[in-house]
Amino acid sequence: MKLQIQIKMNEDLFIRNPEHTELGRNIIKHSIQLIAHTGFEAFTFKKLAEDIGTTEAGIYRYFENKHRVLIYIISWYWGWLEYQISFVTNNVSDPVIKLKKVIKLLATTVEDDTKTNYVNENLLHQIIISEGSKAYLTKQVGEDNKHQFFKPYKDLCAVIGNIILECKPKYKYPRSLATTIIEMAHFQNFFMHNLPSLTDFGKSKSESEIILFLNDLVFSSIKKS
Amino acid sequence: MKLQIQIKMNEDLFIRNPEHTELGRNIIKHSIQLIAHTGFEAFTFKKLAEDIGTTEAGIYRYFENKHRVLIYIISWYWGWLEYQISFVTNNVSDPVIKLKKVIKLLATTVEDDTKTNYVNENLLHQIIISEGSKAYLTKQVGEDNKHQFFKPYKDLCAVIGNIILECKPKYKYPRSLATTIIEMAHFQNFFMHNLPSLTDFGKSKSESEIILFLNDLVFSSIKKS
DNA sequence: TATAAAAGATAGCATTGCTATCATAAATAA
DNA sequence: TTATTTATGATAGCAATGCTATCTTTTATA
Repeated sequence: MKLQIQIKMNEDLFIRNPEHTELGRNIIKHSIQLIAHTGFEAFTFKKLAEDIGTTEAGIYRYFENKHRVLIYIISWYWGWLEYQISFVTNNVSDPVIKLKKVIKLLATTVEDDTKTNYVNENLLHQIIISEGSKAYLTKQVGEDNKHQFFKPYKDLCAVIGNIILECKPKYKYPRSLATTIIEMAHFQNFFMHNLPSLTDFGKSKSESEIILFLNDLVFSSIKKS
Repeated sequence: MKLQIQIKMNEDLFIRNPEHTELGRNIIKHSIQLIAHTGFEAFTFKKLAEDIGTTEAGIYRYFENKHRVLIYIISWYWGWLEYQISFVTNNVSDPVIKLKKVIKLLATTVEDDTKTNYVNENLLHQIIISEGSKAYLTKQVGEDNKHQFFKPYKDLCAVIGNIILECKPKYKYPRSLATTIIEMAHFQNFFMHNLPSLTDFGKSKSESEIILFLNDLVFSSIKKS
């Protein structure tokens, strides 16, 4: 049996649903490849069209602009990650173990999930690390937020925040700690590979060290005391 | 007596030193205003030239491109902040008090420092919050790093890391904790104002709560145990 | 006063970001 | 089957951006 995941996407993100057509799925697939390869700044619809073998105008029929594409694929990732979390924490009763699994999931390079056809999760993870915060660090963040574009990120934050509260019901900053875990899982990875002297893992360049750091950080804050 | 601060800037950042001429100082001053106002994406040399009352070509005589301008003003800020830290921690022997002062400095909106003529630190602080990470989240990060463009940030990270080690000599992650403090001081501020449900300070929107969160986070990790 | 350095004034050109139009192919309904 | 939506392909075009070049005028300094 071949399982397929469907992530429900916000309809305001696109003009035409890219999941419904071959060209649409190609736009997603090649956007991920191109953004991962060239970075978001150098990513243009022209180049994307050439990669796919279609025209610029073709892309514009699906997405208003490249920023929407970025939000689309990043939202997809957060949705997929929330699914992964619910999967690996299923039947786990101890919230501390749950939270450790979440941290590991966030800080570990993912492999391409064969359950998702046209999405390469490994490239997507790299995009989250290098381009993730550019989704909201803009002047239009307020407008985009009205469209609910950041709901997947907020949902993820709420899920992690709730696990934190399970660990320590009286903890005062579950959401801020959740965003700290998420952002630092990615920033420490970026620093480790690109500006290693900003971290303590510069030599080993090993993700397991980031996990140890985050575990230490988080469980110092929320241990019973 | 009127005191003036001079921050030593990396010579590779500019073509002609903007501090040496009226036009140069205007470029810095108006870049800060324009980036704070329109965001880095919409910031162009054309608009900047119009603001100043000069021409695009005039700006290009000072800076190769807008990304160098961003790195310039951000580097300036880190340099200035390191000076502020050395100032407020001077004669303080207790490292815990030192670190608390640093956290407060990082998380508090600064007022315009009259000791610096053409730089508005308050606007600069907003830029750090919204645009700061765009300085390094690029494909050229490696190239830029070779030019030592991130030295001011690294120096700041080292200073804070050393204070952390003074607090707890055996702590394993002083640099990663330092970058966590720096980045989270700014990200929590951005979230609080723009995506409040990602934080626990959405209602009060008060910087003092961010300080409390960071203090809790940091001193749980490095308290004697 | 000579002359070098900085700034102003234009021009130009490739790329980007976006919209519009018309023709054709593919899917679906009458 | 034919009719007709619907999706795609093929071009064109235009304003804005990013950057370089050249020539003149002003300002600073030797």
